[in-house]
Amino acid sequence: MHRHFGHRLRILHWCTDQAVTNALAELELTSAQGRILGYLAMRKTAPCPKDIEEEFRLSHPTVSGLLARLEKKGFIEMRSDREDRRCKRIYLLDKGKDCNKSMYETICATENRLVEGFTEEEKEQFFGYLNRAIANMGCSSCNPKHKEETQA
Amino acid sequence: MHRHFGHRLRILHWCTDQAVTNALAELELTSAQGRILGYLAMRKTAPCPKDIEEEFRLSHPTVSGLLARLEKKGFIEMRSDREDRRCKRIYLLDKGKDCNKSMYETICATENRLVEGFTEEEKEQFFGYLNRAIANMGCSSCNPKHKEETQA
DNA sequence: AAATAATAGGTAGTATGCTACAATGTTGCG
DNA sequence: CGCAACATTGTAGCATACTACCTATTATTT
Repeated sequence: MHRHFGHRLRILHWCTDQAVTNALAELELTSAQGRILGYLAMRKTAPCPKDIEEEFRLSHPTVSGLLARLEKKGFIEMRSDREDRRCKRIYLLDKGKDCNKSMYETICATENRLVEGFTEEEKEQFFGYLNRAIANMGCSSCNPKHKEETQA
Repeated sequence: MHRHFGHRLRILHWCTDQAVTNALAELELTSAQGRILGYLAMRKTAPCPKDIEEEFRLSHPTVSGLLARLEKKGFIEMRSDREDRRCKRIYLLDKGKDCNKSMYETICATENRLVEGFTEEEKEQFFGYLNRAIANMGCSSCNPKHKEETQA
């Protein structure tokens, strides 16, 4: 029997993304930009675009564009690494740091809303099903390859 | 505790979309175009772009673009309605009809792969969780407003 | 040391999504 | 009838995603 998991997934993904988009609008950030900023705040050392590509499984032109827009708006700054001039280091500026607290709250609020009314056991199951489905899709590039060094 | 449902959702959505995209590549169709074509095949009468907007919860410029590309590639044809010249009727051409059987199989195969190894009960639960989460996000525009007339 | 591989980014072009505004056709009301 | 409101579609401009191809730098191999 047909249950249209794909369709429901597309809808749910869209809903959660919209919720974050709306919540971050006042910070002049999109959801994708917010995720990057959150990652930068976690890092102990300034990452390069390549790290972001791997963390979020995005192509490098996509990351380029996101970083360019973040830099233009003054959230970050990019400078070439002196040791390896192929790499650009990404530095979070004060404006970017300031966003993180309210962003973090926004993300948590959205996560909580998503599974509102779920018991702990149901949350566990739901998360497990999502991971099993991801594994089923056998999309190697979707599974984290390595844990990055992070703060806290 | 943090379980990053949003992140897992984004990944799973991306994986399933990629699977469909890859499978439809040989038909010269993208996943979004394939969904439109599938919908057209279901319809008894030729719909207008507005119907597609509502079915897939897409903005009208997005639908415009999709239809323009489908028409350019000869899958569909659009003609103004004589009764109401604001509306354009969308007609599935032979090239479009031919795609539907293999497309349908592709979609089914992807759906089955997603929940491979799930028992019937687990599938039921997973689907239920997805729907509860969608309802939680309270995104009215995400919930179908009406059932369209369809064939079969 | 020089040629070759691999790695990191940049650029061009396309697809899919959005909002905002404009144009056009239909309907309904005074 | 004529004008205002509504409905449908078009256009412009943007963000995010991709692939494919190019450039620059580093690492490896001969």
